[in-house]
Amino acid sequence: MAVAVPRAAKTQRRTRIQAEREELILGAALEVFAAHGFRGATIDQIAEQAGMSKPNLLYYFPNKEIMHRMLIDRLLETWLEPLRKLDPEGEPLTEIRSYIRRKLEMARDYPRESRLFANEILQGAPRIADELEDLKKLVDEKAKVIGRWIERGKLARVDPYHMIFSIWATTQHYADFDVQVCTVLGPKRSGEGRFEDAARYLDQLFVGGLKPKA
Amino acid sequence: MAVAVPRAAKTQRRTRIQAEREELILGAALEVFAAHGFRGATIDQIAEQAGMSKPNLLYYFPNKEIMHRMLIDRLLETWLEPLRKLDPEGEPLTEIRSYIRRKLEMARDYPRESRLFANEILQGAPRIADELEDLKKLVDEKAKVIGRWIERGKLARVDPYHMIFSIWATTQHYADFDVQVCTVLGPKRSGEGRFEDAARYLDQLFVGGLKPKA
DNA sequence: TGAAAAATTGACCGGTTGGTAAAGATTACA
DNA sequence: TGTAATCTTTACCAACCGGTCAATTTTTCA
Repeated sequence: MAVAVPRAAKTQRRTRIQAEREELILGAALEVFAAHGFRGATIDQIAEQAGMSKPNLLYYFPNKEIMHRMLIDRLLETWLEPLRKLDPEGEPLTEIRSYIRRKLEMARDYPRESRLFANEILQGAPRIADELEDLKKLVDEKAKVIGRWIERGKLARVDPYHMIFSIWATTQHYADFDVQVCTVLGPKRSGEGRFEDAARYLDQLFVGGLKPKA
Repeated sequence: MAVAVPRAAKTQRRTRIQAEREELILGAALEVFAAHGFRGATIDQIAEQAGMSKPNLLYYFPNKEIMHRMLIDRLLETWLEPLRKLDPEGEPLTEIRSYIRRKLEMARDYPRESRLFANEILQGAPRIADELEDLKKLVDEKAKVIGRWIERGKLARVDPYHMIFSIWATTQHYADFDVQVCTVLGPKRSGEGRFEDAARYLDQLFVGGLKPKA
């Protein structure tokens, strides 16, 4: 009687409050999931972060899994954008450098998304096996592009897959291991400048490591 | 009456069963903590993994935190060994290459330890702030060594801290993101050979990126 | 062998967690 | 304005979780 399935109704009316609240909740959920992982996050925490009661939150999202899945889906969409943009027609070394720069910017601007993903993978990716398959397809495609660049002598003869792994690893490290990075750098170097230093270093490393042998 | 504080008794007698069981439990705890994180791991899971009842496990370790802390302490001891071994008197590029190789071997041979650590850092390192300070000291020391190598023209002019970060990131990636790596590489390339491919690639990347400009 | 010490277990407890039921408050709109 | 739909909250529940208790079984060793 009190049901009527408010969310996912046929018509997408009442988008005003509904959309606002859903955004608010997803933001809170991102915060909490990123900080504690799926299992470690509680609905109560998310509700408090969103400034509402637990049943109120559950009125918009029927359970924890759905919030999590929605965040992961949304995340992957934007997260893979830089890789999609890798232009087969561009100058190879330039393309790779801007891919690295974009990924590093994402680690700086969206660290919670990065940690959400890292948490999920770290624990065996139990909830995103399908998405990883899609990821594989994209990487396969881009690996071929990189392979052609190498054939044309535009890049050093490296394994494209491991090259991509190393870009992911080095850039996401600044989001996922932020606490460690800041502790090791010390208070003086822990400002936002650390991303510029990182960008400079990664540029040196990858340009030096990927430039074709003359 | 049934107490008598079996563990941590004054004399370290009865080391036979006690030591065996403690090792068994720590192994099980490592497995479960690495897979689910501290919060996500339950004592029941650890006890089942160890093949004993929960009260029996709690007879050896009074609570979850103590198991976790003991694992972290033990982990850091062996985990930082490769960095400690970085020899100021050695040939710089060779030292760095063997550091990378050793770290990659550890990612291959001790992935659970790597994931245990990653889980902890990812969630803000709430239980290991002190240990991170020790880590900072070690890195400061080694960064100086690397700085001297650069001054002597033995390495490219890179930031030593970010260089160390990039080595950590690229090697531990193969343990922490194993599921993703294996999915992307596909069934054919997911055998143990992936570590050899990674070693070859990382060697190319870092040698090319860190060799001093002639 | 026997008895003390150590090891193991089933039953239990208080607090937390994911989620529900139902009723009240608010909003949209004819 | 009135009423139906939407939104919010209080009270609640069953399962789970970390940990204790007290009793039983096994091991040690004089």
